[in-house]
Amino acid sequence: MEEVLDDKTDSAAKASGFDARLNSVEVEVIHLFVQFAGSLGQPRSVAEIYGLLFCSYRPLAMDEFIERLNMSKGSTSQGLKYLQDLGAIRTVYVAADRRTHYESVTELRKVAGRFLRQQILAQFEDNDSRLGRIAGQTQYLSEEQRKHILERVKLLRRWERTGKRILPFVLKMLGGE
Amino acid sequence: MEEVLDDKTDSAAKASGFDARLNSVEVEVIHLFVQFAGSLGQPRSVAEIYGLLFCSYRPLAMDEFIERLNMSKGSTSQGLKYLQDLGAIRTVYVAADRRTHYESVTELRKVAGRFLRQQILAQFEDNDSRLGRIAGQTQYLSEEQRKHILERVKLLRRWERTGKRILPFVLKMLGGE
DNA sequence: CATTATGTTCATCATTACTTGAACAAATTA
DNA sequence: TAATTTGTTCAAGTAATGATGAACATAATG
Repeated sequence: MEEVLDDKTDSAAKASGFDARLNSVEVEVIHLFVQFAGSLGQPRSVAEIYGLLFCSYRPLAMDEFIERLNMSKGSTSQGLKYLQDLGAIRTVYVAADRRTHYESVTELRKVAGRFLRQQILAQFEDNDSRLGRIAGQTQYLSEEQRKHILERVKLLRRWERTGKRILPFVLKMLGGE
Repeated sequence: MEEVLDDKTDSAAKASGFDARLNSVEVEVIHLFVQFAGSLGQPRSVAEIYGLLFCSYRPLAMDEFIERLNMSKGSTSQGLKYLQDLGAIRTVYVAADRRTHYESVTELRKVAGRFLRQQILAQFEDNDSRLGRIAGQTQYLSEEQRKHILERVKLLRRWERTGKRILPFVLKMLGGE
């Protein structure tokens, strides 16, 4: 259960947002995930958790995230749950330790695929009913507006269909990983 | 330059977030865009602007967004700029009116394509240099960690390559619109 | 040139979203 | 059963982000 000691000293730690419980490589990798997550609108803490786990050569338990990322219990618990629901991490059994241990899921298809489905496809579902409702309300519009809006609704439906057609292709291309 | 009067009364307006300068169809469509934008981490005001323009059967000038969306001059100006940079709206000439008029770009490929490039590809560029740096720093790690991290770096590179390979496919499938 | 119309910038404010930590629950150990 | 370990939940605080509007710039008009 002993950990190889990281090389860096404690100094200049907080300055960079992490303390020295992370070595410089981990800091870099985590930063990479944090940045990427940001561009997808995902919270920093979640990216930090995934990043650290991604670097780790062995499964980690909640305490370790709390300590090494200097993160609250609450955020850590929620972040782990979120990532597990997303399918980006999974639990593993570790003998003689009753804490739940996690490892990162590294099959791109699993992670990215689920993410796409959740983010994009979920929207489409919602749109369907909404578009029906919209088309139904055009009766109150001037003829000019009405024709235009019905065109637009058709267009949105077309976009949606295109999106749905693309998704399986993307999944297949993510697949061989 | 006269506008067909919208049907709804002024009441119960602010409650729904918009006032009655928008008819119920516009409200629905805008809401659809706002929601979708949200899931992509784009600001509400930008989605409102695009949504309104998407509904409009004629080009709109900045004043009209300000009035009808009840939005500040600043947000409107910035939102229009943002959307134009993204390629989601374009300016059009309107005779005898020196205000800049906008119309929405509705070719899915143009809008989604640029967005993907900006959001995703931009990240990849950044990662390249970062991954090089990371690999260089593994010398300070234990052998065990080092081997693992180098594996991970390889994996990230593979993900990146996969992403880059997928993008043109997606663009092509968005294309026929 | 003064005035008006159009549009941009940016410091400040407001809102949203994230994070925290205390309280709680459940399971385990002594 | 009491004490400890492990983990969750959620109200409240904080930080990040978005929105505002006044001041400014630029160009057109009379």
